[in-house]
Amino acid sequence: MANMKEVAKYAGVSVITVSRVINNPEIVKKETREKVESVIEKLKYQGNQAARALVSNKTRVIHVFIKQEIRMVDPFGMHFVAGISDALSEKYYSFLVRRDWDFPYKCDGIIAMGISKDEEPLIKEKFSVPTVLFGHSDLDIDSVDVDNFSGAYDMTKHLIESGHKDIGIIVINDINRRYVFDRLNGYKKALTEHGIPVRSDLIKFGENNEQGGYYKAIELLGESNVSAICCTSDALALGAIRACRQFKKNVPHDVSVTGFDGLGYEMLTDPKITTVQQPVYEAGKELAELLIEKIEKPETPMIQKMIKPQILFNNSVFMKE
Amino acid sequence: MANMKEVAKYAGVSVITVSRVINNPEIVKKETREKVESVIEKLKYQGNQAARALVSNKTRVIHVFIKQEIRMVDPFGMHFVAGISDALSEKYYSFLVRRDWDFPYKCDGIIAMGISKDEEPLIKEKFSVPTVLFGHSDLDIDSVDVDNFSGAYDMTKHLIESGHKDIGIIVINDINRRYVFDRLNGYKKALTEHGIPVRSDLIKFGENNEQGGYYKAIELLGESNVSAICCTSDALALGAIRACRQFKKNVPHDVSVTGFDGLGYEMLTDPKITTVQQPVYEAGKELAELLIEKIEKPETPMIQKMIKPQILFNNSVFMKE
DNA sequence: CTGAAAGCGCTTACAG
DNA sequence: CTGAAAGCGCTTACAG
Repeated sequence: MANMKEVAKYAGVSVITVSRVINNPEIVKKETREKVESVIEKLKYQGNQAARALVSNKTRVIHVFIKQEIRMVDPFGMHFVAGISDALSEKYYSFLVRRDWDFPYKCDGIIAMGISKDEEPLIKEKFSVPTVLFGHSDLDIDSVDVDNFSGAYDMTKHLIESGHKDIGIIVINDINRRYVFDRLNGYKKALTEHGIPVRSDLIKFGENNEQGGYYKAIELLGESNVSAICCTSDALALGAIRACRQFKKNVPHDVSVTGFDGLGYEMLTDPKITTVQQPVYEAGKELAELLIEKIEKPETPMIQKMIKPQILFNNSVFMKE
Repeated sequence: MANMKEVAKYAGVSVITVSRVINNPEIVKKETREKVESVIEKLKYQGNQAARALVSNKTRVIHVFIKQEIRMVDPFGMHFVAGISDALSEKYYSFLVRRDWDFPYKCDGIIAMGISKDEEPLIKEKFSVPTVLFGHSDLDIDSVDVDNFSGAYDMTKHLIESGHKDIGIIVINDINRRYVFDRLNGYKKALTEHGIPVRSDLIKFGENNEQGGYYKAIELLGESNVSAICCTSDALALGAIRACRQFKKNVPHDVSVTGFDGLGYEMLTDPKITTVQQPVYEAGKELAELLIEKIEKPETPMIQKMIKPQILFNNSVFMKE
């Protein structure tokens, strides 16, 4: 594999000139430049990334920081990583996934996901390279998020427009996550906008799994006359549907159930769940692109972006009117 | 960020000794080693990978070569990458996905997937670093594969033991892929072993998608009296089920249909498809571990491993007896 | 517009 | 068991 020195010798110039032709071609005289370029072509010269990294203090490696709680093999994690991988590979950046705040290797930038509200300060403290966040925060940090508020708002509105008024909600029981309240607030706003009072007895907080959805739906069905249950995850919705079945309520005819995520669980039940589809792949991809931008042009102004999710229409919502 | 020189100064040794503590701790005197280790700890020294890469000609970057035909966002690609990511990240190797045979950056090793039979020679020709293959080949190259033969054999045997004798098969129409014939041969062996003649009129080759499964199932249902159709992918099985419906055949009561893959498509239909579940995540993970082994201990003998897939029992097979 | 020199932070023989 | 010296392949001021 030819190196810069050989190219220089062959072209009758110094290595510095070769370096310039590669990095700042415009400051090299045209003839010199063309001569060097033809030699690069001929010798199939490929820059040595390691040498470049050493001298320029760039590694071309990105760390993807994903909190332990998030399983890599779940659809959520996989879609996220797939989006990142596609964007980074395009630009020849490599990456690895780290699970701890401390890490023995350097990188050019970090993509962080699954950070809870109380951990946000750690980002500034622990990460000394450009960092972008999946989610949103009060920090002045670049981020891309799924617009959870608008997703829950749209879904609740869809229920209302389908003729439902008594709409319960099962909220994920993790008060340290912003998206939890974003979704709850979207629900509240849709109700309020349509003149439906927000009733605290229709708001239940449950563990984010099938069991949690089951228990909280049991409560809703036992204590109230809900005609629709808005679940803030598909896992919760699966449990809610089981609860309806136990109450001899047909889904969707007697009770409508909606989900949130749209990454596969919505298909596991009959009827399939009408849900809010999170664009996780897209979020990962945009985060990676944003990070590269920050690394290569540090003066880029801060960007905090929201991606609007779409409703995935299936068969768990009954149109009353 | 502290460098080796500072660590050396602080510990009262030379940089060489620090280097040894990191790379060959066993050849350094215990007290010296412990002293250096404590300084590394105290100064939060992180090795500079770029410098290491330059001098040792190691990049700590792996290229995952995935042929263009395979979409990264399909479950197959995502599970594969997830397995690789988990294994590599564990050892602090980063990776990127490449889609072309030519590539401008160096790496320590390559994980290749989706290589067709006629492209196998290109591996030796184009890849000059340790390479492991998802699949199997006639080359002396390390590989991990799903045991497609045994998967198809097990499934066919399951059909036979459920009382089926007239079993058709829809084979993926790509004669350049080894797994295609592995699956067909598994089917044949199961039949032969149970004294059932292999009938060429029950073997159809179709495009690997829903349409392909539909057309070929139409042929089977029209020309023969099959009571079971063994599809060599879940996409094919989806189409086969549609064909049965058109023929007013109930699945599974009139015709059993089986799939292959088990990565999500099997849930898209009612009844859900009994299928062979490919351990793609595991294959990716084992390949990455194998590759690291090859890189770090080049004298490791060649390994060509098969992972046995399991049948995912759903509701598309009828037990006749 | 071009080049000589220094240096990025490591590792690798080679001595001792 | 430890260290001095050379060098990996580049880029970055600094001269000219």
